[in-house]
Amino acid sequence: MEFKFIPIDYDSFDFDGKNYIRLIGRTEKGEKICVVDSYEPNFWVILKNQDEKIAEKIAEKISKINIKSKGRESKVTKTKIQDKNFLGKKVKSIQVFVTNHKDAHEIASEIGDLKEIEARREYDIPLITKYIKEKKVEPLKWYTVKADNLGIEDFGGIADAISLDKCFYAKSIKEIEKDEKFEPKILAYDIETTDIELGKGDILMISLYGKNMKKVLTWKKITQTQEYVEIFKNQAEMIEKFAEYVNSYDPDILTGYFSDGFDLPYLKAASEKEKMKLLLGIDKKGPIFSRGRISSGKIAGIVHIDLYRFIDAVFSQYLQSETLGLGDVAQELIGEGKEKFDFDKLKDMKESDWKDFFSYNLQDAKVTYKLAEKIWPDIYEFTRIIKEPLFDITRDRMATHVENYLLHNLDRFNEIAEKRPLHEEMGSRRELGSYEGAFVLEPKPGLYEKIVIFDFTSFWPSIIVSYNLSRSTYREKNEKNTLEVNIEGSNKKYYFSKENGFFPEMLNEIINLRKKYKIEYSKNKNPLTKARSNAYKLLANASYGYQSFFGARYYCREAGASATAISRDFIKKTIEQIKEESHNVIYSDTDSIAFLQGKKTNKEIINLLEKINSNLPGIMELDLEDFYPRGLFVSKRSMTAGAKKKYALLSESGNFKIRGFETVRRDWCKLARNLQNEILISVLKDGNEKKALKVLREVVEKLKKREIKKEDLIIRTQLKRSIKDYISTGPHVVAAKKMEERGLHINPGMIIFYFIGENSTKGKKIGDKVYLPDEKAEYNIEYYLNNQVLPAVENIFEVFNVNVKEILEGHSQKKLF
DNA sequence: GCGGCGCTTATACC
DNA sequence: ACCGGTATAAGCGCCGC
Repeated sequence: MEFKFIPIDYDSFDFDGKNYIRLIGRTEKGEKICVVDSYEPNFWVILKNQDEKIAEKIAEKISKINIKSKGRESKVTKTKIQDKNFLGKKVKSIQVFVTNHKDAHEIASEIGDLKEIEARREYDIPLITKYIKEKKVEPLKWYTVKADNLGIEDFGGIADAISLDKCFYAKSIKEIEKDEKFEPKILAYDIETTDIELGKGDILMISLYGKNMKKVLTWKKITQTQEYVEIFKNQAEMIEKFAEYVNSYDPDILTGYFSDGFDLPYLKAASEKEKMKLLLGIDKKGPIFSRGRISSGKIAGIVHIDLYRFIDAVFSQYLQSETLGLGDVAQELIGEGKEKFDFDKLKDMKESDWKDFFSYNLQDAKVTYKLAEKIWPDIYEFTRIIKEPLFDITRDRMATHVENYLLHNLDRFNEIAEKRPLHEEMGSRRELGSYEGAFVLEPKPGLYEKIVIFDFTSFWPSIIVSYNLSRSTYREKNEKNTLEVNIEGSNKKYYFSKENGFFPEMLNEIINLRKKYKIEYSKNKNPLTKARSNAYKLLANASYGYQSFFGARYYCREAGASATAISRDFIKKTIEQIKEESHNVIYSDTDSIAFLQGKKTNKEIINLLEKINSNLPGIMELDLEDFYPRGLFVSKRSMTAGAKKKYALLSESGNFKIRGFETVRRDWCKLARNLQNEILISVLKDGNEKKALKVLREVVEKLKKREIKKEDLIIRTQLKRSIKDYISTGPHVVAAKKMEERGLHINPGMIIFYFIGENSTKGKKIGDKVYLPDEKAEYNIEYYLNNQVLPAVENIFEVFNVNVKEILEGHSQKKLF
């Protein structure tokens, strides 16, 4: 039988001690099917020298290995001597095939550290990754599959154990040249409970949202309610029906928001409490939770996606939202938020309150669904580019994405994969501490006119590519054909081979693909072309950090330290070149330089740019970021030195670019943020402080008359750890403690809301004046004036030689008397 | 009791 | 613990006087 097939989900099973891969996906007709594929697990033994005879001898020895473990007999099935590359060297290697991947590590250990052996590798790559890497059956790509039907007894009855109508055993799987698109069937869900703590309370309702699916399931007996509400006898029946609805809807993706951490484990815990089985998935076995820092809930045949995980790990870089909660993120991406519901009502619910609650619950599932649709192009592109299963793509962090991209592209370089560092190795890498990073030029405070900003395109990736910086090109000492990188001021020197390494080469490809797809996007603007271009951009940007990350297979601290040393050299030299053209360079941070245009024309500026570019090596490239008619730089608090990473610019198109100021910091109250924003805009527009000063005066007056809304005085600070772990009890920790005393559930990551009120009895600590938003207390005028409003605007006015404190005191004293 | 200062903590920039 | 370093700044908490 032959059909078109797109793999969506991957898992594996053993039969007769051997590994098989189970692919779940759709046919061109839209049927969800299962395809079982064989795989020959293997790993590599890398030899110290090229002698074929020795290789044969070792291979012979290895092929006799036979071990028994966990009731399984595992042996070497065959060996293959091959010429491969490993970390920049040509090596004679033996590919060792074994019966079961799970025993690869043990067999590798059994081979041991023979004197002829350099290294043993790839036994630590997960089975599914190895399978995709070697058989090239990649997720979300269309294939022509030739296969036999699986009978109910084949492979110990795996076809029988799942609810899919069609199961096959693959004879061949061939990629289809013309890749057709794929639109997944998505179902979103959300639950509401009586208690936030896992399993402590009951699930009151479950909402489901998808195409032709709009339901709220509950067991609350409400006489008259919305048509989408279905009422069940009890919690158990509600949960049972939920699983039934999900299974029969047959989605490719079941998605929730923070559902790995809440909805799915809660459903499982509630089922256990009800002594029932949660029959989710094609095997009706319910979710399986992986161990790890954050556990992930996997459902057979349905890809469970916690959108929060993907947004947190990958997508948040595009977002402006102050929190990554569903409300903020949905508002930003789809222009629709959560409904309001007062959870205090839960103690005493009227019928109409229940109706509101149902509606709230459904809305959450609805925005989750819309969010999933919105982000799908990015998930899809990431999956196809990185080539890992959808389930993992939506949970892995950037370092893992970079690493998986490398792993899946190594074959093109005939390269054997490096091993993953062990726990101790990671520990010693971390002990090395940090190395010197980028250069930041201190600005002179002032209001400047006609500013030009140049910046290097893809600075870190282009340095790594241009100088061939990587683990496999790193050399201990100065050999011939090596590049020497001096770490200035430390008399350290690092050496890198000039012969192209696979890492820089792959990175170069990524940069070129990014360029290509950026152009394609500009020609054909749609979410998919945009997502593709963005995915390559993110990959390129994360690759510098990857090499310095202690958990990386291709960790190379020397490459990281060299990249930053080269970056400092570049930016300083470029600053000098710009100065030579008699420009006043006012600021620089890492890869960008701001300078005054002076009397030069735009054309002359472009000429300067071209001149600098003509001398840049490799793929290094300086770009014109923009022209800015005005820009403001301020001093550090209570110091004359200029503040780095803090400035406000007015672009020619009339947009304001504000960086680092309290305006953009979420841990300042809105009063201070909005006022500062207004003052910055006013100063940049007018070129003087006159109007801004008036604005300040008005706000101060209002503040003193207690006319400011409490909402504008609320301070939001994230709780980064659990309360007991704090050495220093800051205001937000005091607020968190107060919340805990009220019986609220506090967990790390939460944003704590509080304000500072009057309190004459206690000490002078700010923490003694902390109140929760709903507490009745007068706001502390002195605090908001001296610790919020004035600090936010002082150094802006200082640029104009205006001391706001003196002015305001004079002003208020007149009023007082 | 008070000022100084180092440390802890959160957040931003690139 | 799940990409890096550079930087600002508030507020606590300890020390010495």
